[in-house]
Amino acid sequence: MVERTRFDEADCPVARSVDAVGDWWSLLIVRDAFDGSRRFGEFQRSLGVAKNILSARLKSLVDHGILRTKPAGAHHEYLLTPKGEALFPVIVALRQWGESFTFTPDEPHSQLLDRRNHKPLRPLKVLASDGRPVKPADTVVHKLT
Amino acid sequence: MVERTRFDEADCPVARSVDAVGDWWSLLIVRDAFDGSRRFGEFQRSLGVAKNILSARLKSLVDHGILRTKPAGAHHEYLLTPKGEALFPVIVALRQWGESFTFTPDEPHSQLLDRRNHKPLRPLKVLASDGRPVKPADTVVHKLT
DNA sequence: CCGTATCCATTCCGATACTG
DNA sequence: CAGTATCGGAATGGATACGG
Repeated sequence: MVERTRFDEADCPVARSVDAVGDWWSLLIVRDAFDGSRRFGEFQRSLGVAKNILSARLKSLVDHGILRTKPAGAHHEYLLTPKGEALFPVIVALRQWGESFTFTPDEPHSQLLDRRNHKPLRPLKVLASDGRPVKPADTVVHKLT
Repeated sequence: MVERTRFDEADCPVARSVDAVGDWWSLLIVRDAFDGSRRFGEFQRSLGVAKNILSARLKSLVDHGILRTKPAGAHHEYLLTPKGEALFPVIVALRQWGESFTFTPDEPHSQLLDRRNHKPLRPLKVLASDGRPVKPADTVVHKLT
């Protein structure tokens, strides 16, 4: 039998993250959750995804502890857990990269703004422990034996 | 005919990013590229991916302008473009999230270290334009009409 | 060593119909 | 409104064989 490669036991954290949220819809669902979506129908209308797919993805995100369900009226809501909230830098990083490299200068796009002053956020910076900016070449991966 | 949903024309930068790198292998290939992989075989051994899949993914990343090929000896190397290098915060964000939430405390994982002092990097922080830390609830998405 | 081509199984996804 | 059930087409992914 042919088994699809899984990364939920990889020793690389990037691989495990990809295993949890590295598919087409999961990250967009999480984005919508940050954006305020809570109900099944909200996600569905916002994403235009088939209901069976949405159902499966929500279940997977709940299984991974990224979303949780909370009873609310007749049905329930899907809320971000702390683990899900912690994906905020990932979403912001993807957003800023997309803004910079997947739009032509004149092409408009939605924006994530500071609620207080309605200004855009600072570009994410990777910093060393001493606070200095770090480029990819300044780093080294320490693999385990 | 049934067409798979594409996000390459979405007005949300997150969606476009997902369209470019939001599949299983692409992000891991980019991670390996940051980690120094250049040749086809290096990626292949590191990822354990089938060669036809790797071939297709590399082509896609080249098409998206994230990798470029450079002649080298008999064949060529795959190098990150500036657009690809700019994915660094995305990879770091995924790595830090994975470290925090997908490993048990006693479970070891590979680490990304500062080359100079061999210390881990700072956790990524989302900052407002004035430099203050920003939580998801402090933001608002400004959609276009 | 670097890929491409082929074959096949599995998974993903979209559309729709249906139930509570 | 919130899902579940089912179907079919498409894409993904793994193994392997083959050519440069």
